[in-house]
Amino acid sequence: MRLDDHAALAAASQTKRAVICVYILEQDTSLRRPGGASLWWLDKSLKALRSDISALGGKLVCRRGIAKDVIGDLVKEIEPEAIYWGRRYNKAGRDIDTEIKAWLKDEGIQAKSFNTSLLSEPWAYETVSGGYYKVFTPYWNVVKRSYSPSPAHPRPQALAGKGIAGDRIEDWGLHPENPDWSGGIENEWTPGEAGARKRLEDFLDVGLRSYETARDRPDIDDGTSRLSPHLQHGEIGPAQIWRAVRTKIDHGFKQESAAWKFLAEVAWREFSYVLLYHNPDFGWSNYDDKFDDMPWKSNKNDLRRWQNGQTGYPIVDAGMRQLWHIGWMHNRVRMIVASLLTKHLMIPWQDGENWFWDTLVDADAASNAAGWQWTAGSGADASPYFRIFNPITQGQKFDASTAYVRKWCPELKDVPDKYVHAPWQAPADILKEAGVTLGVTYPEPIIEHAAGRARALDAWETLKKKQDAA
DNA sequence: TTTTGAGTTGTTCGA
DNA sequence: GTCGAACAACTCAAA
Repeated sequence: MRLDDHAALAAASQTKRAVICVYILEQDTSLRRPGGASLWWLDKSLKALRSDISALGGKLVCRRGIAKDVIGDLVKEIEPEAIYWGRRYNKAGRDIDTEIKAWLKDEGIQAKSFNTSLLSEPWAYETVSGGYYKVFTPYWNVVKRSYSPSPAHPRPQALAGKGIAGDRIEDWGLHPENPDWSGGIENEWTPGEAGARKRLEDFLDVGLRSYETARDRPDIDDGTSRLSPHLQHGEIGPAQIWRAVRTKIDHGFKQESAAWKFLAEVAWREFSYVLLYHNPDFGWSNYDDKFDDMPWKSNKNDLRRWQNGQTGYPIVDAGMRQLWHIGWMHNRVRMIVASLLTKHLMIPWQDGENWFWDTLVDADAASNAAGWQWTAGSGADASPYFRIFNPITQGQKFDASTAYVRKWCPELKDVPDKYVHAPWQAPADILKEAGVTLGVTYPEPIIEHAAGRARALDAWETLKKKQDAA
């Protein structure tokens, strides 16, 4: 979804032939259907790209269907010399692309795929003993030491395609209707390459210097880059981020460790792709199969309360409502809400992953699954199972100003700071004065923290005993 | 091949 | 209020 630093597009342009840009909305049932929030973003991103391509004299040709059929039609209509595209790394997508590449070659058409979305291919780094990295820190040490981006791929100067038929993006129904729930998302984001570039520039100017500590603070606006949806949709590539940050470091940026910390977070995204690439079922199966026997509870009512931001834990409810309203949740809060779902409520991480998939504008199969598996304890290099977030102290520590909870849980806005992360601990007269009636205007906690923690630890203990015996 | 040290993001308890 | 240790054992990475 960009024209700058796009390996496939730049390579096509360098052939000096007419270059036609095609976007295929795939309908193959082997592919996971993008969630509603992602489709909302895609709609805006496509329109921005369409306009950027028009400005270069070309046309974004949009087609819908089975990719091989669509490409087959285009081959007949256009008789291209070559077809270039950006690579993907999920199993279903790779299988489709492999088949198409083989078919095109049989037809005598050049077919080339390029890395357009990662710093390095997921197979690029091997441990000394062979095999992929399963622990982040040594992986990061290698990336930090050896990765160096190629020079930026030049933006094409002219594009073609004006005469080629294509669908109108408006006819694809990507934007929600009846109801249109996207108002809150619309106000928050600017999809498209220009929006991505501006977000990066603003972050480098303002947020980066305090990133090391502010990144954990959902109550601080722009403590994080908020680049995730732009990255996910390819409006900016990680190599562009890397170059921009490295340039700052090389020019003597004072908060160098903050800059490296930010690049390490970009590398986490890469690491997720390493895990996904080498484990095709990483998105739905426990990486650590010990967890297969966990006595998960599939309580629909608890799941619904969590989804709706009605758990009675203000930091959790604030996060879930932020997600619902703007299609995004702060990273720190993602961990807190995930911990409550998988540990206190013992609901399978896949249920949480599915909800995030549908509601996040940055929903990414690799990062989303890696995050959920990390929290649940089932992932590679995961949080140990006994590490159970305390939603009260996490709120007090990371939403220290209480601004985050007050923003997203307005029914608590008059509760004093001291109690706003645990309103049930407030004396009755204070609650009354704040206009809060627990169980009516705001829920009682869905489960008592200590009891939920003890139950989760006990389930883990029992599971281990059973497996040791077996 | 063997050994050694280490491992994103926490919590609780007791001194 | 502060601080260090325990919480589990295991897998991974590299010397």
